[in-house]
Amino acid sequence: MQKPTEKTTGREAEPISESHLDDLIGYHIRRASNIIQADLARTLKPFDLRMLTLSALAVIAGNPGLRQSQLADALEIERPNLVVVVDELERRELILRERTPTDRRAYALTPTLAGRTLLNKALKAVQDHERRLFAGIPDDLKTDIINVMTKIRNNG
Amino acid sequence: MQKPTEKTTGREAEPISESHLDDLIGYHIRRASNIIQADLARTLKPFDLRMLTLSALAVIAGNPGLRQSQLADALEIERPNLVVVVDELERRELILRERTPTDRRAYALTPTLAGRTLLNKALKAVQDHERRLFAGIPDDLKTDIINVMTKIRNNG
DNA sequence: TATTGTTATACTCTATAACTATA
DNA sequence: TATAGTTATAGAGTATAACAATA
Repeated sequence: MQKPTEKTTGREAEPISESHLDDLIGYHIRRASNIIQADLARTLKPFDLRMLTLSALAVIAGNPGLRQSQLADALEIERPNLVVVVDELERRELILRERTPTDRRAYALTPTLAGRTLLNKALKAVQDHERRLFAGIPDDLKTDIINVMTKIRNNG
Repeated sequence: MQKPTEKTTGREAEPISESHLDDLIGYHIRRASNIIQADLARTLKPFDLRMLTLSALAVIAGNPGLRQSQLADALEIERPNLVVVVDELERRELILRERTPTDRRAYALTPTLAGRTLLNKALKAVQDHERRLFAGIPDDLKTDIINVMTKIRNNG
């Protein structure tokens, strides 16, 4: 697949140029993000988790009792998209979803023991996935990148 | 919406913690990528382009005569997903799609004048979008980030 | 009136299997 | 047989409008 011998295709046998795109930093970020997403999906498959279910579970575990709207804000997703995620976590008994006494419109979300256990196992796998994917990148550059990504979110 | 006055919700009025997630660099990249994608979609809307149609058009313009399979490789997408993109570009007369004489299975893709013109206008808007989104980030850090993103693609 | 959560719906990007026509 | 392009289909993430229950 990586042999450079181009069969004649009616076109010059040069490498494909992406000159219009390859100084667009957003383009590079998006393509790397796709790779990360695909690798993360493979990583989470044994736990039957997706990125959204994992990150929802993680935020619930870090903030037991929070409401769905707070969770949606934290994950930066729209409330309707959270509903099915929370449905699934509840159905699998990874979280509890209880009406709050002070506001009977809202639900308080808390992780179950099974939820915490699964989360911890999955997070270990995710950390391995990150070590593999970001191997060879100095820690201070990683920190810079996290800061830049945060700044982008604020600029957007 | 950004007032920090938390109405009592049956839950302590602390900021939401993402402690399980916020040292995951991939998570930050993915969230920034979502912001970029949303902003780019807004940027391209006046041109009736999406990211995929723009990047396909850009690669075709930079490599006139290339085949669809080469384009799919360059964009790192699967061939089936490219078909509708090329269909649309052809229907809008932004590209030509001609059988190659040497291999009658393949198509040679070339931009039309209209395609080049639209591309140039859209790229200007995209560059503005990038300047806005990545404002305040030093150029050498941008270069580092592009290199890291490329490395991630190779690690994945 | 405004907010919480819900339903319905749609769009974009991505992925795989199976097909056709050429090679 | 292998490759180029296609069709069909599915999954995942994201977005908006409209609704019921509650505040």
